[in-house]
Amino acid sequence: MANNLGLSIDRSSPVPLYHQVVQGIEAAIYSGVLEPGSRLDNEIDLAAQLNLSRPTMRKAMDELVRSGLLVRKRGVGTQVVSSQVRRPLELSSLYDDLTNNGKKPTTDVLSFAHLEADEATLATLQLPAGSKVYHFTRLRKVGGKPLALMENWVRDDIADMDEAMLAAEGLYSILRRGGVNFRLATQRIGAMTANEYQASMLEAAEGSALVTMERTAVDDTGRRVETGHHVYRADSYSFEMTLVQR
Amino acid sequence: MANNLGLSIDRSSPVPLYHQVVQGIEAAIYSGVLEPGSRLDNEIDLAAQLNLSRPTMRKAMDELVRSGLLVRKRGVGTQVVSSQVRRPLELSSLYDDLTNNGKKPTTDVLSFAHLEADEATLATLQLPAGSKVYHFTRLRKVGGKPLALMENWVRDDIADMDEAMLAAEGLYSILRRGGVNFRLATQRIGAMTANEYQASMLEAAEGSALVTMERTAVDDTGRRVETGHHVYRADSYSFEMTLVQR
DNA sequence: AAAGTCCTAATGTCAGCACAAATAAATTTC
DNA sequence: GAAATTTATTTGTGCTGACATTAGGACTTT
Repeated sequence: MANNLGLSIDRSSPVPLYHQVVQGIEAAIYSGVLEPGSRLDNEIDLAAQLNLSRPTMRKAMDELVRSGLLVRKRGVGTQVVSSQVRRPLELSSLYDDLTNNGKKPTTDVLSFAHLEADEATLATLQLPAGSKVYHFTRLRKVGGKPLALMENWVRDDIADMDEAMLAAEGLYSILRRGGVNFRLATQRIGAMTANEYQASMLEAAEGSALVTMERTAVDDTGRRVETGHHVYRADSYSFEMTLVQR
Repeated sequence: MANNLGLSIDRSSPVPLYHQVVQGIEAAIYSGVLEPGSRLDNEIDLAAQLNLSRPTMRKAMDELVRSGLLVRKRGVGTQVVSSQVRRPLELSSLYDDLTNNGKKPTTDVLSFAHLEADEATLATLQLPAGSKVYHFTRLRKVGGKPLALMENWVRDDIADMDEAMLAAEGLYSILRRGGVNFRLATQRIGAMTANEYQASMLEAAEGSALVTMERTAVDDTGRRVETGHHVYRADSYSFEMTLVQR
């Protein structure tokens, strides 16, 4: 059972010990050192092997269980979960997702305005009457092929932005650079058929299937930063996610 | 700052102390006792007020932060997050979702068979060649109106099932009664347009928009229990979820 | 008055200990 | 030989204690 998963801990590193363990075990799983279904040593032994306390070890394993990589059973032990488990849906933008997968997305900014928010937007972003917001629509392409038509409203007291910035990078990286730390987002995914405008922009047939997403993102101070309404070509995009039972 | 959130701890209860705190604070938030944006007392005081240790209090708050109800800031304090935050997408069945919302769903079992799995199903459920599975299609209605058309494959070594059971209750409650503890599921949500068969079953127009979902569920022993392919009327159903940044 | 420095309060991390509860295997008993 | 009981193992829960890190306000100095 000498489950030597070749990971070492750097106590002088600024990254917390439990997080080093999380990363180490994650790497061991993804690299195949830890095979799906294999049992880990018990918490106490593992902690001793790494010269850590049991609570620290446990905190690391807690995170791995939460993210669905490990499964614990009292009185039995801890196992690596089956396999092929995709990473859960992250709080990131489409642009990030695509670049992370090695794609080269491009963005056409179809419209851009800095104006007073309408009532619905004020309510959604919880802004006082008379507030101004950025409003813009973008068309995202991958390999020259249209993928998504996106309409967004962003509060204007966080980061300055203009058409050129939106054409060059993703909305979320602009906001992050402006100091926004995203905490959570609520989103709704549904479907619709393409109307004439959507069809022409996405170079799809009128009446073809589209995936719709509405999202509102909240930062770590509780501010509602951004809301958007996106549609994707159903033949090119779908949302994949992992749900973990708690 | 006497933040008396009228919650009491029952040390003789079998439910863990930290979980009692989670439930108590959740209730305080949902009932409005804790208003969005309000600051909580610091961890140490809160722990003292409830006669708990700080780690126990912290574990409770950890969960609330993870689920997006609270926001912590080092050196500052802990706040109730803005508001109106929906609960995250749970690992549950459509049937559960509907009944929890006070609806009265009915199920028509369109086909039911206990047969040898085809190759794709064997691979998806990671079963040895020659294994048998249950295969069935169901039509779910709410208030007499068709909502979803569902096709599922279930391994047969867990629970016995027949048409009558499927007509009377949800798949997940049958499986849970059979001793399955679900741990995680991977699912993919997309869109398509209704073909002739789907349109007639769902009483929708041919070519109307449908939300599609494919899901595979894994239990706590790592077994792949169930896989399904569902379509929903887009005008009646969409997936709402909360993403939490980690 | 503006800038920089110090201090305080709060969360973040980590250690060590103790006992409870569930599971599975080994043992005993009938 | 089979069933019931005990025992060992492993995770689950909870406590005490300590120090680090960060944010923000108060204070001092220029």
